[in-house]
Amino acid sequence: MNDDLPDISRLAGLLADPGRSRMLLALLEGRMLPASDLARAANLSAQAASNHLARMLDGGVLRVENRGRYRYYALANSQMAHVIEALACAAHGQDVLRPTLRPKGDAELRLARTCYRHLAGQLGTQLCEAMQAHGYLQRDTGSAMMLTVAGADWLQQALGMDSGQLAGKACLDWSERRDHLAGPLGEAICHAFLAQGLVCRRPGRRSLQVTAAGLRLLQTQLGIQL
Amino acid sequence: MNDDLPDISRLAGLLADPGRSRMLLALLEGRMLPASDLARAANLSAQAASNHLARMLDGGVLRVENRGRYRYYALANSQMAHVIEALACAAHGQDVLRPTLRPKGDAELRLARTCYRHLAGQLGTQLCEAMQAHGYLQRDTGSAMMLTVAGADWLQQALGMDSGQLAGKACLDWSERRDHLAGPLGEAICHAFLAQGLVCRRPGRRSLQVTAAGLRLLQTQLGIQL
DNA sequence: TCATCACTTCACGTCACGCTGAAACATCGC
DNA sequence: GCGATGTTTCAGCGTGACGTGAAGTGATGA
Repeated sequence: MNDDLPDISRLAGLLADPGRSRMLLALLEGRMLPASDLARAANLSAQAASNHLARMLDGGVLRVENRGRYRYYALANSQMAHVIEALACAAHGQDVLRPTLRPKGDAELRLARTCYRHLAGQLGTQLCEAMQAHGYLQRDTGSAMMLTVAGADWLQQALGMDSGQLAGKACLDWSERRDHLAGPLGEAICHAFLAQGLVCRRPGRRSLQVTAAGLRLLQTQLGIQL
Repeated sequence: MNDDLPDISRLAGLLADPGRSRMLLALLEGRMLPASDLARAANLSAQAASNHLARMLDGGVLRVENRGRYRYYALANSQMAHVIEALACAAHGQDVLRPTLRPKGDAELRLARTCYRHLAGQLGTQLCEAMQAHGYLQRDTGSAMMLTVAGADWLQQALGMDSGQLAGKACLDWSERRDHLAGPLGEAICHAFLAQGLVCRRPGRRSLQVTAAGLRLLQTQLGIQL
């Protein structure tokens, strides 16, 4: 009938399985994972996982890269990451009304985490805003974020990065409800933060640990007090 | 097993039906609609619609208000609206890859629309940013937005609004990817825009028409060029 | 009080979906 | 080439969800 509506239900249906949602949450930080890892993360048999992955691939939720006998899966694009985050955010809000509560993991996650391979949480949003305030970054048309000459210098000096012609993109942060920096530039900065030991991964979690060196750099260079 | 993950799949499952998604999209602009209207909007029988509505109500997706023999349904909270918008956004992105394309309705929708009873689209985001730039509005902790004294004066003078103690909240705009103003204050401003004839509804659509008077006011008072 | 309207509940048939076991395919290390 | 490993495909089975028709609530209005 009235078919100019977006087909929400098809997409929602692709996510409406506990196993799938566990796999998707595992992929939310932006890494690519082989089918066997995803099956384990979701507590599924290899066949069942393969079936789910094939459907989500066909439905445009995932993309895949073949590497030898492994097949590495990832979220198809950042819009899918947004959907998952929005769902998690809404589902979580409901859980608060229910008996469940998880005080610690949540605070960690809000403070610093990776979202689709760039920095998110308070770390991500404050970094993005401080870089704009210092004139290192400026918003272009739409969601594009451009690095300024001063910004390129600063990245070189502070993080040892050769930022080249990397483009940035504003990405909505669901816990902070403001933009953080995504796109190739955001990914490069996230990579540099990890490489320089300013943050490190907590094994098995999406949250990041900001190291003492990281806190010091953020404080002295950008005036950020996490 | 590892059950500290948000239960995404349960929520997604509640949205994973074409009839339900049509009802939800009809509710996305924030109005409350009786079950019969929703049934008609979704091309469902009364029983089928009632069944769907009961499940979504139980699942925390919807809320309901009884008014005589009518039951008015609405989205339970703004997080649900975010989920629907994110899904629509992602599903739409896929449609672009597919043959479908809808050049006009989309531009309209991006320019100005209602999102959960407040102004969204370019109108919503630019208004929010201009009000901050003019010192009428300032971001408080988190997503809270406070009206300044100058802001209250301006609303009184320009829109004839008695803003009282209304609180604002930042709300993410999916088409613009930046914040617009929501909360009681956002709703009051939206109401005033409609009441003053600065925007008007397009029958049957979510998009809003900005009138000549609206364009003039935005230009002269806030320097916004839509 | 009674007919009507809006909505919900129940029982039932149908159908799609997910899991499993078995088997096939592809790639890697030896 | 051979076995081992990662992954997919297929047939079969059981479960769960949707839609329908019929009956039941509750409120409205004459």
